[in-house]
Amino acid sequence: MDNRYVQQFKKGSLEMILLCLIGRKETYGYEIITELNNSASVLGYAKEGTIYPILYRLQEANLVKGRLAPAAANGGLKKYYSLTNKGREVLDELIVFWSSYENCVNGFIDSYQQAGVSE
Amino acid sequence: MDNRYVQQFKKGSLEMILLCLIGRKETYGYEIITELNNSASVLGYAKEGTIYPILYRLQEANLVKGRLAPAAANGGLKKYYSLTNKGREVLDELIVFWSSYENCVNGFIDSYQQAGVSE
DNA sequence: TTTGCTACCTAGTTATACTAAATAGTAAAA
DNA sequence: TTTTACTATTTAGTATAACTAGGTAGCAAA
Repeated sequence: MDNRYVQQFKKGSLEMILLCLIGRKETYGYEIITELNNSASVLGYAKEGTIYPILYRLQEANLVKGRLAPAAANGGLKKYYSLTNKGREVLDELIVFWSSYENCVNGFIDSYQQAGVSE
Repeated sequence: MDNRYVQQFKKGSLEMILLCLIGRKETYGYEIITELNNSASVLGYAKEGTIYPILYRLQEANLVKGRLAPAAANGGLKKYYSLTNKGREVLDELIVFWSSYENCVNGFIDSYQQAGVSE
């Protein structure tokens, strides 16, 4: 699969995925990055330059709030994020929207495949 | 739902949707636009400035080929598009990718909702 | 003191959908 | 005859989001 498609499919959903990860448990940027990369998912690898700007946007939009905490073993400060009430509302809306979006896209796929069958 | 999210979710999938519509039956830009708008789907409205550049890209990538035909009743020339062999291959790959992408996103959603349940 | 790991940040680029027009032909209404 | 409306395509400029490719900094072990 051409990596260009992977990149474009991510748009919009990456933000929702980060909200899901933060909503599941308080977490910080580096952990999100390593988690996404370890899952070695269809999304490919997430780099710092992708994740940190999203976290910043989410904070600006008041969907997540951050708190600083010293690193456990070594390294600098961690910035732990958790969902705000607004963030939880928006995430729940996004999940509903995602579901209808899925159905919409699958509808177009089905109509293509149906046409192929009847040929 | 904030229209910003709708716009971003479209990225990547709109191209696949156009390939599906063209693969179903030979069609032209204006018909695609009216069809998308009549379906009044979750994708919102598609404008000319969105669809025609995609058709151009798909043709440049040799995924679709066009042929000119006079308009039926009135209006100017229509440009009918159909899938090339390469276009059909790529579309079939895209559909497989879309399926695994769906599963991936749903996995993150499930893990968020599971965490909420166990609270 | 060099390497490696944790952890965060940012400037500039690319790709895609967007707005907002312009162009042009035909038919019906004024 | 002029205007309006519909069909049909095209394009210039803008906004957004993920990308590349770095930089900063603390700590521990080699």
